[in-house]
Amino acid sequence: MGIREERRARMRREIQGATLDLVEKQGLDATTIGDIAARVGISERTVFRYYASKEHALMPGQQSLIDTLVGSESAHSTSSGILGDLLAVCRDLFAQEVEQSDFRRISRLMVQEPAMTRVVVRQERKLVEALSASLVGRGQLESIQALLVAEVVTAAWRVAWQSFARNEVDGVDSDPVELFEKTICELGKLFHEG
Amino acid sequence: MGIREERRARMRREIQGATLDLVEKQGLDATTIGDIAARVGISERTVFRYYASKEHALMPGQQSLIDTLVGSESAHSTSSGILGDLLAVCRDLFAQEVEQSDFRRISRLMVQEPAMTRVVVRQERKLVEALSASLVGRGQLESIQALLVAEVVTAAWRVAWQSFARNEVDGVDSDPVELFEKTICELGKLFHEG
DNA sequence: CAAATCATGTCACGGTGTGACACGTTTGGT
DNA sequence: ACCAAACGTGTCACACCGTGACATGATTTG
Repeated sequence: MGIREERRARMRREIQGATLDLVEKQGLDATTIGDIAARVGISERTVFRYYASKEHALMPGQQSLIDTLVGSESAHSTSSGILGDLLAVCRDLFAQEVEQSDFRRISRLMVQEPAMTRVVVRQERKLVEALSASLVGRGQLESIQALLVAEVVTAAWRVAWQSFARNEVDGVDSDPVELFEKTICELGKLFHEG
Repeated sequence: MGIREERRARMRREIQGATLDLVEKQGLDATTIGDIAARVGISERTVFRYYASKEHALMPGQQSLIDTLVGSESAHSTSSGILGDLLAVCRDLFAQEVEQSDFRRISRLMVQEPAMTRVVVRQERKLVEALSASLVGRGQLESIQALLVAEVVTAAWRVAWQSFARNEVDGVDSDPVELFEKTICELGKLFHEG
């Protein structure tokens, strides 16, 4: 097996690239499936065979994030609790994601295009679900606790990302690790000062 | 002005009721605009004149929640910090919402129909945006802090609601205030124990 | 080389959401 | 009471979304 899978992978990349280009230029809602298909040179039907919607085509790689985060529970340092561990993993993951070229492009879109939120939110819901289920499955936390941990971790991720994106649009070059740690720090202060 | 506004209000209620009935019976995705229009006895076009989508028709009353929460910042007790204040307001609001008949119906839908999440999430995004903007506007918090507060408050609301909804489906009759306070308590433990 | 599998295009279809226009009703001023 | 403006509704038309079914040609497998 070679030609088919290679072609398929190339096509996925091509569709994703075309979608990102077009959305940056025209906006999310103004970009139709027809536009994407025309740019790649395929039929609309085929676009749907690769991605369930333009939103999916825009953010194909977030599953790895979920997997890494869910899988990270095994390596618990037990020094700062489950929440602290997960946030630390998030911080590193965040720094890693920033290096990926599409991350910055999508970040800018996130701020400038309100319609983008629905794309991001769907991924985050999946993360919360997977993470909380995993936490419950390990038997260390009960339902409410697991949900809270997953929600707070996701909230931190989102806040850091949004702050990063805002800086990006403003032309400020921020250090992702620093930014994420500031987020964690402020999060802690919320509970220890109040 | 009387007849028109009354008719309009009645129509809104009618559409909302029909939507809720149908979604409970058939599920969200299986319920079309045509179904709703037929049940109310109006054209599809008119349904869209009252609600932008069936999702909107399903949850029309959440704006008041946002208003109350955003407006509550003025009455700050300063004993437990902004976050504590907001969570307390949420607790009372939650108990109040539960008494509304639609709240329980929607809660059950939320657990049984995964497609419902997108309805809820949109409202929550609006809440986060309004709340964080308001917090920043008051000048007490900077951007990241305000975002975090809004996200955490929303996360607590969602966790409490989801727990309540699960109990509801399981036939467990839970006290909303108690449940929300357990959520707040566990939230605090996450940071003071870890 | 032949059969099975796969990717793609084409066509058709139901559903969503919006704009434009016509017609009847309500409203407010005279 | 009458009339014009504003409003609500239905109808029609349209673009877009997403899916199922089928035909066709390329790839893989034996």
